[in-house]
Amino acid sequence: MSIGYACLTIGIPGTSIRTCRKVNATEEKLKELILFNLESLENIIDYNIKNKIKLFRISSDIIPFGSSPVNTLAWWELFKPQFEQIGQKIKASGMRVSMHPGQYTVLNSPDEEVVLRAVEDLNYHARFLDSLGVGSEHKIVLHIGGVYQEKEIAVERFVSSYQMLSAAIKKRLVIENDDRSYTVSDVLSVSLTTGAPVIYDNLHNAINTSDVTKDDAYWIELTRKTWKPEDGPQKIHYSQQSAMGRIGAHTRTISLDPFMDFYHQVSREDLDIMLEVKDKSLSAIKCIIATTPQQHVKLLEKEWSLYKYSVLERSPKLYDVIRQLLKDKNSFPALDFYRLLDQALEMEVTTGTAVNAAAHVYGYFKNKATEREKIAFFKQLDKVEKNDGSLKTLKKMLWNLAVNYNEPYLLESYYFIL
DNA sequence: TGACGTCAAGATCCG
DNA sequence: CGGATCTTGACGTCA
Repeated sequence: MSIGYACLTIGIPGTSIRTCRKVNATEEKLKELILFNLESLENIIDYNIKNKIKLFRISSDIIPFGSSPVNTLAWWELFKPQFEQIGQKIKASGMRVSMHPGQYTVLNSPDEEVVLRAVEDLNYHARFLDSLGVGSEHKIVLHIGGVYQEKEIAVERFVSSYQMLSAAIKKRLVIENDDRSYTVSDVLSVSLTTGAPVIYDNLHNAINTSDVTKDDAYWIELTRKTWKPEDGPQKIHYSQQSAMGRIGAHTRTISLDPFMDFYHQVSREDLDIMLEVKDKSLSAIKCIIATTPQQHVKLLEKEWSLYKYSVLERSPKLYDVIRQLLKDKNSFPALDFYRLLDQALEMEVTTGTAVNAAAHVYGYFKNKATEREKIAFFKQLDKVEKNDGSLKTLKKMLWNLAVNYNEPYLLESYYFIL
């Protein structure tokens, strides 16, 4: 059982993915961006290994205009050493990666041009994974596409397009239920004719329901049969509905109580769970810690070290409650810890609490900062207190101090990103 | 024709 | 000039 996240690694320097506009996409620019992005990918893989994250979706933007005529580079040859090195790390660590072309890659469009571009896009994704040298259990996830008033005909078009795909794509392609057109039953029937395994998405199923009498465990059991040994363990997508957002909008973070309910219903060794959530890697780490058999309080202490100033900035009260909670070194109160943490993070940063936290963080530098730095900091602190200066500027000053005086504890802190 | 979703690029504004 | 904030792009479908 692996739990993973999609595309972005939150709060970790050197992991960003860059792109450019079509008009600016010169060969030079593209080469520069691809090299940059592959370095980021390697940093992400390193980070995942360090944090025991064994499931990860690689952003489709990793090669800018990867399937567009705008990009004529033979990137898979130009950056062969990089691909090999990254691929080695993925394989050696037993990590499973995937890619997921977005809603604009439509294999069943009545428009031939659209289908052609979709095939090109799938070629790009397959080529990327092939270049890493990873096996067929590293998947490309695709939705069925549009309906165009007649679902049956649209499905037939999907199937016939599917059959034209290269073996390199077919061995990786898996199909997912979506939140408006194709229910999990629809996708299962497409799987029956194509042989493509089915990714079950719980939130999409909740919105675009196939059968209200059936629960997640039922569909996971059913879709499991579409996964063959060469496909690797069955993979599903898990997300939660944002309370304030539109229907289908993902939550800021994964709420552990419902996740654990879900987990206990469906958990098994040969099931991988891809989380779809705004805070990405942060939720992956949360869910991995909450479900690990190696229950050591050290894991929570490490988490606390990263989050503590973000909590202090919102609620000194909860800050103390969590500190007390972690005092017992023989316990492993993961659920209580994250419940309190998430409760705090939902709270507003007020002037008073922000000033308090900033002053607290400044404590790291009170014996190091120059007179000039000290004066500048307290001047800005005073401004923030009087609602006359921005908190961002104040935190930027603290960040610069952390960099200049090399305080790793602060440099890792989510205080500067949450 | 705009909304949808997503992110960073690019543009513009501000001090 | 640097930093903060707003707008655009890239994609296809559907109302």
